Amino acid sequence: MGSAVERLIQKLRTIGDLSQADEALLRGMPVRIAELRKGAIVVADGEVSSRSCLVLDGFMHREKLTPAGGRQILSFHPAGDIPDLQSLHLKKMDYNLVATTECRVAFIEHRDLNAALQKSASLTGLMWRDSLIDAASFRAWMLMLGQGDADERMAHLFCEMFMRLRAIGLARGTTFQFPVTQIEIADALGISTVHANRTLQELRARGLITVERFEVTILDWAALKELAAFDPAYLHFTDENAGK
Amino acid sequence: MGSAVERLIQKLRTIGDLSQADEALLRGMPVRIAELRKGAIVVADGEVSSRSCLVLDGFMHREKLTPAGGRQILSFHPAGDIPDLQSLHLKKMDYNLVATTECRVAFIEHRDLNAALQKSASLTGLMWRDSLIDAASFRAWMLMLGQGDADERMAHLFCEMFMRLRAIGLARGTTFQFPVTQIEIADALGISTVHANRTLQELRARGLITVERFEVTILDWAALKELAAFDPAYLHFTDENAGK
DNA sequence: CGTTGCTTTGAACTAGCTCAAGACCTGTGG
DNA sequence: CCACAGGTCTTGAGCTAGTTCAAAGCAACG
Repeated sequence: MGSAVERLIQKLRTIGDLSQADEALLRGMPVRIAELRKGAIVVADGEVSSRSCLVLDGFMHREKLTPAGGRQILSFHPAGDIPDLQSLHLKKMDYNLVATTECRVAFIEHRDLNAALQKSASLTGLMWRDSLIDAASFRAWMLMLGQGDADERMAHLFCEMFMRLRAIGLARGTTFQFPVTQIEIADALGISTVHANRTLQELRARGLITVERFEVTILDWAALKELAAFDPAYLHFTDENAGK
Repeated sequence: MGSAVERLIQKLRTIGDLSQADEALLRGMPVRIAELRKGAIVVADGEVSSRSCLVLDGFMHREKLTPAGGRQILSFHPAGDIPDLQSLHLKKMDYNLVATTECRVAFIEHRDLNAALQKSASLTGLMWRDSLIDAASFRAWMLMLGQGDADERMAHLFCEMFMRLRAIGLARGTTFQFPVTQIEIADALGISTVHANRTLQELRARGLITVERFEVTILDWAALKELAAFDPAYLHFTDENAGK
């Protein structure tokens, strides 16, 4: 029941089938719960890691820094995600994993995760699939970073976050919590904070979204999707979660 | 020996250990060889695929198109790569897989690949690792697309291609074939062709590289790396291939 | 009720874009 | 062997989306 991995199970169900046996394997994994302060770097670029981090509450993000002081945010992660799952096979980190807000997380030792995967090819397949969807998401962002204007990029970010949060039950209707500053949005979209601010205002003025106190409401989903040229296919949800 | 999968075996050796047994499994897989004309789309965005494509000769690339007519090239793939390996677990494509040049490829049915992976957890781990390195590469490009200037992005592209080609034995010293037009380079870097041309001239003028007839020579590796802020760690080569 | 961090605004500046045209190369058919 | 066609590369010039710098307003927290 209240086990920490319930969030993981719920998340995995949004992207594929999970057998009773595989659920049991996940529930059997030992985890260590931890509270993270806002801004805490859980694993740093270049570090070697022997465990992965499951988000239980709050938001995390991945980021890479340039020598010149630039920061690119690569992805945002709500509850249910294991952002550094890849460290299972790539011990050395190539980005910082950071707590965007205060977070509750569960650490899973690679030893224990491997033991569970060893016992089930289907569970291995599902976790692999999860990491492939992650990669598909990077591809979608690359398209935006390379080809989209600021307003298209921002619309795309809101579309993706909405779909992912809704799938794990973190949206009420078309409203969701997105506790991320404009500075972070700017660094995710590869634009300046000043421009992020003006672009956000533009989306509001066009009646596409409202934002207040980190709560986003999509006012015109069709128009937002259209602007972002958003096609949720790349998120590879199971049919039940593909909706809208 | 001359089996088509030798190139795959060689590539996998650059990123991890491959046991005799796993090699034998790979050699035992049935493949269908095909010749591709330049520009041929092997699998198109949105299509459902039941096989993957191993590059034997020539170059392939992944691309995504925008409704507005833009194109983002996501990655280039020399011999040994299986660009659409992810279709093993994500049946529906989220990009076009295209022959950049004339190519020789080997198609591997997912059925046969799964059968081999079923028999070996270590081979599964290695293939998974390969797809994770692919994702790490996307992250490196995202950093460039979001934070780098045109010259930094271009330097980074040449650094990455050099390292990858050298690892699979496709570089003589610091020279390698890169049969890709400036139009394609521009679409990979998210800049206009005009600007790609000028940026390339700038790299030449600075004495970093020369290019003639699709043959690239790196003249000043240290300076090129410096400009790109290139750290090959994300490619996760085994120690023997990590050199330089 | 002051400090700290976030958001908003104005205004000058610039990297890269678009449009347009000419040069160059390479393969093809006569 | 030449001429032409189609793609690629190169150059010039005006334009714009987004940047940088700087300062002011605002909200939350101790």
